[in-house]
Amino acid sequence: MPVLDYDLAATLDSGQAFRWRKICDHWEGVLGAHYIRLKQTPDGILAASANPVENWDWLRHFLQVETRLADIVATFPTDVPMTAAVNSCPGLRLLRQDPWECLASFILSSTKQIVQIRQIIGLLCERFGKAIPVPAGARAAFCFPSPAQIAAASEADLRACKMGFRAPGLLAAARAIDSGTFDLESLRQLPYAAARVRLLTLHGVGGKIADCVLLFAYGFDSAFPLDVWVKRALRELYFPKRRVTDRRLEKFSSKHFGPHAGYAQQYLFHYMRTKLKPSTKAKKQQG
DNA sequence: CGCCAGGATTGAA
DNA sequence: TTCAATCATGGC
Repeated sequence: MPVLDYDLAATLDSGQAFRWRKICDHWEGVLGAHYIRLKQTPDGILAASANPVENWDWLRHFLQVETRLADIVATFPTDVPMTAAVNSCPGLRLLRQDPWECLASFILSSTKQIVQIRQIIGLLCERFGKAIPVPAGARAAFCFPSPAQIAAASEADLRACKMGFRAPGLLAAARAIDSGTFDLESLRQLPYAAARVRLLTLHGVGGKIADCVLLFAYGFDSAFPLDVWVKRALRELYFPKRRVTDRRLEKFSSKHFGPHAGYAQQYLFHYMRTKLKPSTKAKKQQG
């Protein structure tokens, strides 16, 4: 896939998706029922699957290689923090994930750090997902379990994957989707606000998780997931030494960053986590 | 507003 | 070695 302005490593490791692993010079993961290897080359991204693939459109779609990144970045405000965030990682992109995998993953993400989210999802796939072919020498790989596969599990089986109090929420969502009570596909036709209202009816899905799913799976670029890192980034970069409520940050982010605010959020999130990691000393001073 | 829900990690004792 | 604080989101 020819593409120049694409930072594969940053994109796969930026907290949007949790099933990609770096192995030497490439990345391995599972997409649908395919074991996939991806490698960044000077002129694009090289992909290989463990089984024959005739048409790679689904991978292009997942990676969003055809998205015109420069056009999106051009809509961002040209203030100092935003410029610094973009310059710190110019090829960072948003993926376009499967809605069910994305929803389930972010239900499991609540109050968890990325390493732990990966661990929970790894156990979930291993225990409930279908095994798929892998190349010689690679570790076993599994599909992300379907709503039906999760719906058939007990809460105790799910808790055994170390997801704790998130188990009932995941189970209820899987059952609602499997039974047809909740239709993830129908959200595509809805405007952002209406789709968000639907997602918020699910147990364990609040505004932050709903926005992650709307942004990462449906491509609603106006969704702006406000997690602690982004809140911290906004407070430090845009409201230094001023006391600002969450409500105010919501208002600000929905107005300030333009039609692709969600994309801007991804840059700020990455910038905050990689370049502006607060030291333990700074944290103590805050308290 | 304030508490609670697991579990991995970090840092202190 | 143990132990406590930290992380971070939604429901009540």
